[in-house]
Amino acid sequence: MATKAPETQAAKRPARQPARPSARERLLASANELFYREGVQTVGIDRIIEHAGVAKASLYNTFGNKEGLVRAYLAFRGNRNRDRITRALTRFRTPRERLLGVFEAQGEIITDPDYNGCAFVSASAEAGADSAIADEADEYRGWVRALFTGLAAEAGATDPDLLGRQLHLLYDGANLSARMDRDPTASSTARAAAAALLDAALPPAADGPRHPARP
Amino acid sequence: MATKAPETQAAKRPARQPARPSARERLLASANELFYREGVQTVGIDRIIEHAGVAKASLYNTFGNKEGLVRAYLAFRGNRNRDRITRALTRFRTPRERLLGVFEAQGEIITDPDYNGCAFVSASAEAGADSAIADEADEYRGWVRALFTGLAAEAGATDPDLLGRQLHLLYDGANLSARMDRDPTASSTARAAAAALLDAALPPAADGPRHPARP
DNA sequence: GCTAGAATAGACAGACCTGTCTGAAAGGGT
DNA sequence: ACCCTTTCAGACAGGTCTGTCTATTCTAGC
Repeated sequence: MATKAPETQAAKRPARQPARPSARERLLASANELFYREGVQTVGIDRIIEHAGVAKASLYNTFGNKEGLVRAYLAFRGNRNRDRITRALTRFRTPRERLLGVFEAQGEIITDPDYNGCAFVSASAEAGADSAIADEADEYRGWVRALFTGLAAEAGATDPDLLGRQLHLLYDGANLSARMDRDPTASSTARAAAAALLDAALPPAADGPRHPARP
Repeated sequence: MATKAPETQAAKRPARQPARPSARERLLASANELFYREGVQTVGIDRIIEHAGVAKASLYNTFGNKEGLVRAYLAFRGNRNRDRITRALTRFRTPRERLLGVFEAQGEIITDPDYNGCAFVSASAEAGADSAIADEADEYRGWVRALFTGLAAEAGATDPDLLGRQLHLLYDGANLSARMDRDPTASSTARAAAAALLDAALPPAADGPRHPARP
């Protein structure tokens, strides 16, 4: 994962003068841009190294082969998404708000002008049964699933695992619709559905109906 | 689209002796098998014609180029899915049953041992911004959307368009989860969520709660 | 029986891709 | 000042892909 280099030059160049990023960083940035926009299968090594301004040997020394670069690219994107969602959720207080807040974080992601669908779904579709890619996807999807299940439990769902799975379906569907239908409002649709599902999944509170804000 | 040949040999061979299918049919069958299992980008022309037992020139005479074959493959799959869903829905009577029946039809599709995700999603991810593929996908997705919206209206939803979009999210999400998570129960999860969304989308029926069978 | 249109097998061109290798330049640490 | 690791530039091999083309064989209708 983390290479050892950056500290040395970061110590030498505290913050002054951009200090050209390492070959690894430039490769990852290029991979993130080109692989995501055009697909991991379509984009060849030559275009990556040309865009990164890096020699081919550096790529193979750093990542071993193309699959290694694809894997690093997916890991990078997964971490980035996790950070974006986690950070967005700090804005919300109640479990219910936090649960629905995932879809607002998603809204911020899919309205990005160069959003192009879930990188894991695309890479998995392109690479077929490549196990390395499937592993990365499984890990990321496991995190999303656990996030939803945990939030469902905190929000008081009677069956947090079921609600978590349902919310995950909405989340995936919204990502997919944003790309396939070019519909950046998909996350709003999903959020509304999530709210209805959550209400339906709460234990029947005596006679006070759904939830206080909704008489 | 439709070639002119098949009638002549179908007239000559009424029903007796299998009468080897035309080159077009064999190509389409091979494309459907190989493209779907391994991806439209991964599978080359040579493997298609070898598997179909057809000469390369026949392929190019019939479909023009590879994109034409991919397009025909997607149209074939779209029609097949439409038929499967439409036929499955004839089993149900009430609008509510028919609406939820879509997810049962989906259950039959995704539990097929060689189910490998939605062909349109995979092809779109592989081919990038290929407009021909996007057109086929748009047409199919429009049909699914209209199906859900119509069923939502028949079932009495206050906002059929919103409910239709929500159901489509669940449907897409279940297809995706079936492939990415190798979870054939995804359609059941989606069905349960759809039932809850439908209940929540019905007009508040005086005081009679959820759905007493729709009076 | 004959002929015209289809289908077949396969070579071929031109392009692209991954991964390896050589050989030189650069730049910080001691 | 020296060294040593990293990086650069690019040629190269071996393979695969699409699409074209030639030349032969099959088949159906007159």
